[in-house]
Amino acid sequence: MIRDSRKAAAQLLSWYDRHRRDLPWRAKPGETADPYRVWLSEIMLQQTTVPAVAPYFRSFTERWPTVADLAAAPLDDLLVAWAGLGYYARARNLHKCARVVADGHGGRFPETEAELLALPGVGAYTAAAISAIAFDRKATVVDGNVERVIARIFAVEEPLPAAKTTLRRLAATLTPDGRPGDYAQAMMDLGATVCTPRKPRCMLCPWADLCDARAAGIAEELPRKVAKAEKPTRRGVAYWLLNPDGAVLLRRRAEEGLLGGMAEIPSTGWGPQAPDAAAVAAQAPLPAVWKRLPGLVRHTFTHFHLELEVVAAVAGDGWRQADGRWIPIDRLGDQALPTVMVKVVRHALAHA
DNA sequence: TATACGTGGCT
DNA sequence: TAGCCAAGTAT
Repeated sequence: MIRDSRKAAAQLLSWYDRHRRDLPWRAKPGETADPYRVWLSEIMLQQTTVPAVAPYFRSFTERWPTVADLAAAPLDDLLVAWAGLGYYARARNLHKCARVVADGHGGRFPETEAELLALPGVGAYTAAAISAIAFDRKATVVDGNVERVIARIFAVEEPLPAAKTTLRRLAATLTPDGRPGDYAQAMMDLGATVCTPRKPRCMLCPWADLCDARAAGIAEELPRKVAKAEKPTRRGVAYWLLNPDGAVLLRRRAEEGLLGGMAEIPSTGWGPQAPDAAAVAAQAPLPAVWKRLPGLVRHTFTHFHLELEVVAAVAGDGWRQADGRWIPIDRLGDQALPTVMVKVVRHALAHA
């Protein structure tokens, strides 16, 4: 039970001062935060773990040290650099947002949540995080970590996502006036390192004494969540096509939707049933003698499983007619290939 | 409110 | 192994 929210915030900040983590995007004590780096890291960290983000953050900031540099870059350069990190709409919105900030805000990020919220790719969480961390303005930052911490200390039994409104309201009651940036990061660090989804380290928690869920012995059960729908399986056939020079045919996916704007090995549509021989011939990028490679490429997206067969062929005289770009095999690493397509390439190289 | 949108690590 | 989960946003 929280009897004194100011005391609770002070306890958390004290814990943070003693356990502050050194992360690539985090200003050291006494340093001034760089809004560009805060923004970039927050976009990358959306639904993505710290270890996955770290190398991407380093390469982006080395190559594009300012938001103006990022705004001046071609979108395709960002997509290549983002390849493998996932949720590619983030990269497209990153580029849009950089241009809005560079062209519409004189190269400076706005400081208020309302203005930040208007930027592409910036939602409620990210707007609050940037305002608090980059500008030290009071804001209630609510991400998955904060939802979990709040659900536990107040023993909120209502399942997510319905509980979101309640959790946000409760979180706001604890937000202190002082040190907004440190407090926001402290809440998230507490969730990431102590108040973890499984096996929470309550013995190390600065809020153990006031945690209702711990008192009730249900900390690990919270927050409750409604069961997720089962993932369907979709199936298709990918075409590994070489030209007489040994280059591979790649295509650019549609700008919107799944893997929007990214490169791909051409394939049939992905449906519940694997396409039959007639469909494989009909959807092929060129008429050719297609040889089925052994095995399957399996990949799981957020909302479905994918199973791809791979067929291979060498294009004949009409190879220039194919829709797409011919890429030498040793240049595939420079393309904006999402992980599922990297798997297809590896599979083809291993079996063709 | 519900759904689309990636990936890799952990259990 | 199969499922869960991570600093969410857009529609």
